[in-house]
Amino acid sequence: MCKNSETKESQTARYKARAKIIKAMAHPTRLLLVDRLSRGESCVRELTDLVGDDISTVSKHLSRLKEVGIVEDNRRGLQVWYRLKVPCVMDFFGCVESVLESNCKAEPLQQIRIGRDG
Amino acid sequence: MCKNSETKESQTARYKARAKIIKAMAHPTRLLLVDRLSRGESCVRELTDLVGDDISTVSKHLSRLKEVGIVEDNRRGLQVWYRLKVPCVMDFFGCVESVLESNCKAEPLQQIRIGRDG
DNA sequence: TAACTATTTGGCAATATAGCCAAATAGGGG
DNA sequence: CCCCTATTTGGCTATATTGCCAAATAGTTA
Repeated sequence: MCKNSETKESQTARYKARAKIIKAMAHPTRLLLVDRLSRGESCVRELTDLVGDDISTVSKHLSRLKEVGIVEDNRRGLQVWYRLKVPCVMDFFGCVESVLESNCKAEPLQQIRIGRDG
Repeated sequence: MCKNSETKESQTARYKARAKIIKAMAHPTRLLLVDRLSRGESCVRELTDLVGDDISTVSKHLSRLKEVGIVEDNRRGLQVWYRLKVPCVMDFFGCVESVLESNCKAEPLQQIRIGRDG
């Protein structure tokens, strides 16, 4: 009703803030991490084994997810445990799958066209 | 039940494909475009006016959204009309808002801590 | 076909991201 | 305190993304 009091700048800032959160999800490794954490807490060593990258790389991915508020951490002794703070990010998966499905229906035709032209 | 027949490679490929779609959403301008298109078809000129960037920039954002199957285009005369192909991407907004809300509750305390330490 | 409008593409410089290694930090136990 | 394990941070290079301008393409109309 009265949301039009928004300036151009605040609109830009709002879309930037939103994009930052989505950007944090926009990486295969971070998606895998979020997927794993949706099934319960895990520590960095365990997540590193799952991902297969260097532990420093995994740690940086986790801190990026933490920075935007998707996960939170909690040190217990030597280990740092991560957990999903905002589980609704899992909803992304459902929609992403339906985009992929919708693409599967369409792409075979494109494949043929590309094949003939190239 | 029998989804464990997935290899490491196919798992990686699957997360990459998912990340590519999310990545297409992970930009303030593209979020704005998707938001606008969720309210109905629009042409490049109109979207360019909305965004305020160069038309070539907007066109590239649109083609990236199209490439991953989020929007589709349709030329009618001189103009190309874009529309949202998979409306469920709008669900991203709801979750993103709840991440932002959850951050608003937590960050004031962090601000104080940072203020004292720095 | 030439002129015109709408959009896309190529090319480029600036900036951001990824992932590794090495070094630093955090906590536990002799 | 020193040593050990777990994690984070700094620094680096390679790669990707962004957004502008200029040029190319698509379609309309005279």
